[in-house]
Amino acid sequence: MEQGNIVKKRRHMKILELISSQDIETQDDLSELLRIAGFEVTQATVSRDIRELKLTKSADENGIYKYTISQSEDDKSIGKYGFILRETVVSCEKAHSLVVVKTISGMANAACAAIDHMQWPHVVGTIAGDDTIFIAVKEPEDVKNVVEALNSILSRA
Amino acid sequence: MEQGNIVKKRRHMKILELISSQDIETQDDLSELLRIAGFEVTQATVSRDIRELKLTKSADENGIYKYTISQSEDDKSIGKYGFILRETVVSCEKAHSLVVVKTISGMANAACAAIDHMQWPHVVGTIAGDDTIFIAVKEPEDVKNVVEALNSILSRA
DNA sequence: TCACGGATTGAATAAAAATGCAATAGATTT
DNA sequence: AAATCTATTGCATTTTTATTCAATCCGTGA
Repeated sequence: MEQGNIVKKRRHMKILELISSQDIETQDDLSELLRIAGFEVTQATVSRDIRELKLTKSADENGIYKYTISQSEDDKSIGKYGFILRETVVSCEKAHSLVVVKTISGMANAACAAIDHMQWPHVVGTIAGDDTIFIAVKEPEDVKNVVEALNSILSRA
Repeated sequence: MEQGNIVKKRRHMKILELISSQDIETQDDLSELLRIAGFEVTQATVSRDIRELKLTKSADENGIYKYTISQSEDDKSIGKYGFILRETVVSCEKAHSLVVVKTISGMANAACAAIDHMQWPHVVGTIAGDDTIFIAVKEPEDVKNVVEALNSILSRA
């Protein structure tokens, strides 16, 4: 129950990818695109996903509606990257002088990009596999700080 | 029907005030509140107003939907909130160690929300009544800076 | 003043989104 | 493994929102 449903998380990520790469006007359109991408879902599920992801539909400058990632106060400090981490990271632990992050299958690269984007001063390098990320830090004592920083992001609403 | 162009602008401002001072779930609820406030409108008009104001409906932390002022135009947000301030603020003055802002009647909440969105570092707190806002700042000398910042926004074209 | 033209609006309706319910998939405990 | 939860989902339906169409309003220029 801590980890949740993997398929659902993958679908959520796909939804974020879809709405940030193209204009989507309706939930039906979105579920059709998800179906093409291999996610068999109905509009009802998309509606629930949208509530959980706190997506918004609003008019653009031409008055055309489209779904967008909302920028709530919470997200503002870390942007949508923190959001991606919360959606993909399963665990985050100290391992000797490295930080080892586990993600849901296939999501390590997305999560790693998010971590890189943070530009934390103590982080000197990252490597992403399929579901694992290694984070190298400057000093051994930085490991603890990075783990704490990550957990802080992961625990936000 | 005594509705006109100016009435529409006033209604738009009233909508901004309403959604920034309370949680509103549906357009029907909003049109009911507008009716109470003296604006006789149907849901159809509210739908159009919402498109024009680029408002969004999204879930809060509890999954309850409510209408909010869009932050999708974060680059232009100063302009957007500045617009609200210019439309509502009557005066802005230093009062001891506070900044006191007077607005047209009933608009303090909308204006206060706009000020809050500026996220000025010197501002530590705000309180809005019906037509008055108190702004608390960190240091006494910050009062002057905030008054100047506000006046700068108010004097823009 | 009167006629014209664009804007605004309400009523009705179409379109889109949210939800109650039941089935089932997954996890947890015994 | 069986029993028991909890979470997820689709279907059907309700609720909510957007739009169409016609009427009315407002400003403008003759």
